[in-house]
Parts: sequence; structure tokens; C-alpha cells
Amino acid sequence: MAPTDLLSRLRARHWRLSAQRRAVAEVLAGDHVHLTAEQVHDLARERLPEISRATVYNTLNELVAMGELAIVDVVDGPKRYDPNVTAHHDHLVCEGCHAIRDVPRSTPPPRVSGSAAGGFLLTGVEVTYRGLCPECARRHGLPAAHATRDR
Amino acid sequence: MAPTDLLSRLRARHWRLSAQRRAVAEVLAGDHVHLTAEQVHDLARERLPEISRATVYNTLNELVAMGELAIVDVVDGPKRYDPNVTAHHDHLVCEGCHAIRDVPRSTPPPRVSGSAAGGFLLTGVEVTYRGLCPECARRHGLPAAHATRDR
DNA sequence: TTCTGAAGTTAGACATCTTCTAATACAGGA
DNA sequence: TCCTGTATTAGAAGATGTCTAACTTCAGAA
Repeated sequence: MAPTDLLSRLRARHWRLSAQRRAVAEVLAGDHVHLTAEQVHDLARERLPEISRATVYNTLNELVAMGELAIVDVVDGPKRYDPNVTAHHDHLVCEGCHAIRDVPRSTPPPRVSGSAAGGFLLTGVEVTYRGLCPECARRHGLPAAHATRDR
Repeated sequence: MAPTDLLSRLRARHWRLSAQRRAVAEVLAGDHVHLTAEQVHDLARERLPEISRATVYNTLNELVAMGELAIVDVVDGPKRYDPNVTAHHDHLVCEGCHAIRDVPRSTPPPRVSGSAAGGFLLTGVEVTYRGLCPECARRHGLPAAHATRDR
């Protein structure tokens, strides 16, 4: 089975690994990482102070194109990058602070009937749960979180 | 039951309706509308040439805050605005041209187990299907669309 | 080792999308 | 009509992401 760790996967692909690319890949190590490009840049600079924004964006875009990195869209604010592309999972996004939590995909994802798809060639499904994290719920004066209600 | 038409809903709410706001609301009438802010501005200007960009953004943001308008996120490019908030439906987004198609939600949406939600107060679920529309599939030299495969 | 071409990196300009600011205009109640 | 709060406006500014052109580094050939 293919390694689940980003750096190992890149090595296995014989991706040309410069110091800059390694810094980006290292920052993105881990399973529950959802950083913005800016955050990646800041963290990468701690390892390699001279790394430029353009290189970070170039690298992120390449990794996405290679399928080694997924984009998580939060609606507000910049894109987040998720290195966990091997384990299918969904996301739970806090509407208050935009924190993201991974949610394992227990049931098979929903499907579109052929007629509803209307000739579209489907390539993927994303499920995004919206809500308030415990802290934001408290800040909004809402009761402790237990109920789930469909929107 | 609440009216499904945006303008009627706004009237029912006694929303202060200026000429500018009416122009925006009229542009957004319909069930399968997924316009960008720029497109809303352009169309609104056909009715009211002096309407400003800031007013369009203000109005869209208010409508979203009121829950009368939903944001559809396409990952690339600007946000789209969807006035159909009464009929639960999902979206099918073309990765090539960013066209959006509404998909009726036939099966109940997936749920998160309480433990996976980890204290989040859930407010909604979105399902986004990604794929290629018939034209983009053809342009990419892909076969006619019938198969659906999970990512 | 040195050369060479391809690929990677960089700073900064630029493009795009959205929000903010401060001034002005307007709507509806007293 | 006047007053007060809200809506609107142009343009500046902010946030995010991409492009350009020069420079550097690397891998392989000689």
C-alpha cells in the first residue's frame, strides 16, 4: 500500500526535493492539518527564512495538481490545504472561527442519479458539515452541543 | 408555507426595499441561479445603471446573513450566490468551466456521529459533487459521461 | 571536473475579489 | 417639513493569489 505520509509519498514518486519543497512538505506533515498558504509560508520560514511566497504557492499548486494535497474550502477566507488524501474523510467547519475538524466517512457517500447528473462525468463528492465549535457556541451563548439538526 | 420566491420572501419580512435592493433581488429571481457578485452587479446595472458595486456587495451580504441567499463555493474564482434556500438541494460543479447544476437531494443527507462531531453544534450539511460537464469532458477528450466513480 | 539545459526559486509587480471609509442622499416618523 | 437613522456611492484599501523576468541550482553529458 502507498505510504500515507506526504513526504514518503513524494519520495516514492521521485519528486525533485529541494530544500524549499522539503520545508513545505514538512510543514504539511500530519493527518489533521488544514493550513492556509500564508500559514504554510510562515511555518516554512521558520525552517528556511528565505523561502518566498511564490515558491510556497508554486509548491502547493503542484502538490494539488499531483493529487497529493487537497483543497478545503471554508467559504470565508483563504483556501486551506489538507495533506490527508489517502483516508477518505469529510470536514466539519466552524462558522465562527473557521476551525476545521476531520470526520471519518463512515457511510458510503451519497450518489447522484444518472438523470440528475445530466451528462456530467463525476469525479468526486465532498461532504461539508457546518456548525459551531464548542468555544464559538459558548461565545454565542448557545447551549452545550448535543443536538444535530438538518439545515 | 413561506413563499419560495426571493422577492416575496423579502416583502413578507418587511425588508426595507429600495430601488437598488429591488434590482438585486430581481436579478436573483429564479430557481437555478448561481451568479457571482460581478454578474449580479452587471445585470442589476441593466435595470439601474447607477447602482454601485458596494451596494451590490452590501445587499448580497445582508441577504446571506438573513438566510435568504446561500453561498456556493466553487474553490476557484469568486463566490456564487444561490437564492434557492427553500428546497434542499446539492450542487454539481464542473471542474473545467465552473458551471453549477442543482441536484435534488433524494436520500437523507449523511450524518456525523456524536463522537466524531466532538462537541460541535451542527447547523447544516452540504454535498458537493465534482465533475466535468459534457462540453468540458469532450474538450478534454474524455468518453461520453455515464460512469460515476467515487474519489 | 566542467559544461549545459532544464527545472526551481526569488522579489516584486500585477490581477482579482471583497471590504472599508467618508461623504451624500433618502425614507419614514414626529 | 424637519430629523434621524439607514442606504448608497466612488474610490481607496485590504486580502488572496498569479505572473514575470532574472537568477540559482541540479542532473547528466562530455
